[in-house]
Amino acid sequence: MSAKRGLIRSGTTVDQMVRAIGDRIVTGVLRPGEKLDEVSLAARFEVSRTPVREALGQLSAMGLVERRPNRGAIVAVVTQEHLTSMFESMAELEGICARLCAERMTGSERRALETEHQASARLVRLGAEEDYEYFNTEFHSRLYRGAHSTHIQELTATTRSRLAPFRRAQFRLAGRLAKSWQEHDAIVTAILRGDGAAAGKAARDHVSIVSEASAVFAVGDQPKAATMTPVTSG
Amino acid sequence: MSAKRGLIRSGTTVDQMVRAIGDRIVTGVLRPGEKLDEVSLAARFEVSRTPVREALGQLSAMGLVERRPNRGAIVAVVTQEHLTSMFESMAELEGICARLCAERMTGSERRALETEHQASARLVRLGAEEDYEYFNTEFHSRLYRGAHSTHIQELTATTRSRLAPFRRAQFRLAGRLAKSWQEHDAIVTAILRGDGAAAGKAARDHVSIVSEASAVFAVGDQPKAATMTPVTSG
DNA sequence: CGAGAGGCAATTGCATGCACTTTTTGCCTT
DNA sequence: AAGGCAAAAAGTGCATGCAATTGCCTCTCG
Repeated sequence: MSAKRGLIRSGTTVDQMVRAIGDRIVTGVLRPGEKLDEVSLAARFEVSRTPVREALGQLSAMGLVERRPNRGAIVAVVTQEHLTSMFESMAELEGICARLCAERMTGSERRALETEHQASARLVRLGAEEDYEYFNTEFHSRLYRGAHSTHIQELTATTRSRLAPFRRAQFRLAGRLAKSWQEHDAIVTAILRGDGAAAGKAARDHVSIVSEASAVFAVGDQPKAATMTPVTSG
Repeated sequence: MSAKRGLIRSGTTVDQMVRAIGDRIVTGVLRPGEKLDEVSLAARFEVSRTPVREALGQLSAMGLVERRPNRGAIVAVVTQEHLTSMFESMAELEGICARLCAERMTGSERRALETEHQASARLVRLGAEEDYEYFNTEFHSRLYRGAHSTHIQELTATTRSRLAPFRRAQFRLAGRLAKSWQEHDAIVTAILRGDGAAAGKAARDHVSIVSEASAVFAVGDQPKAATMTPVTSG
């Protein structure tokens, strides 16, 4: 019976469900406001309702889903105000990370940051949005790690994942790719010369601009869409 | 059956369990590293294991408990490094809140802040630690609310609750009461004159000092038993 | 024709039971 | 006597079943 869920990854069934459902929320497969029916989810993942319920509870604790007692769970729908607040927090958190990076990054971390950053310049010239998005994520992850503060890293990561559904298509905006790189450049430069204040400000500004870019896609009233793709996973 | 759990408050059983267990962790009744046996907890609260399990899952998602697959749950035990990181984050978060307060607090919020702050001065003169602790909590809550940013409020509140078990007895330290008030005073003054930078710095410093004061009680290796406590309280 | 009450279907909430994993204890071997 | 192995005991993980709440539909009365 251990072969049964070779489909999904390791860990307990509940963990798998948390990841599976959480991924689908973060990646936008499940959209804000969409109803999360326990029996459907259980059937879809071929488990009983119990682990599904536990997973929904944990996701609720993480803020990704909203649970109304006796009335089921839905993908968390954030108000425009809360969304703004999350971007604001993100800007502050990234600012802190950047400042701490400037103060604390080791030599090899600094070198790796600059190397990767310079490498990504090529993708901008090519207009390779998909690939740049990967580098972008990696760039920000480096910033979080470079702060050498596990808890700030946690806060930043969770906030970032909660924002993920709303920042998706940002690079499709005209010129956003090049602008993003320039903003990264300002952050890297400040970090490399150890200027914490400047790095912090550059990072805050960077997120603020992303925030504005994403505001275009801000929602609150997504179509309920019965899309609900077939899981696959693996 | 609704009378059955009149002991605890309303909401679903799971919610009650989350609050009940969470409270016991935050208030130090359950100590870091302590084993959380599902059947014992279920018996203790007169519910079945199911809601207990769900509650433990949610508390795990909140970071208050740690779950080892197939090996039970324990109250989250933080390393010295992580503890430092949390205090650091707390300092930064409070700094942000204070800065935003200076920029955004409404007139009535400012007045209320100052009034309450001045009122608490009396408690310092009396050396009323218990009562001052209440005002202290209220003071910080005002700072979080005054930032007018729901998400920063969330981050701050959860971080604060995770730190609670480690900051308990701070006011018992000689002179800490008066020092705390003076630090609050610096924050209030800066906020009232709208100096965001100064307010942020004052708040950061305040938490940093609390951090040092709490470091006395910091542990990473609590004995499993009920020894080791300057913490008393409860 | 509209509004309210009652009942029915659907869904959530919790308890119980069984399977599997880990840990402990006791016996056997060296 | 000490170490290791095995079997049992304890405890977690998940499935299933029943009770209770919600939402909807219908039927009735104004």
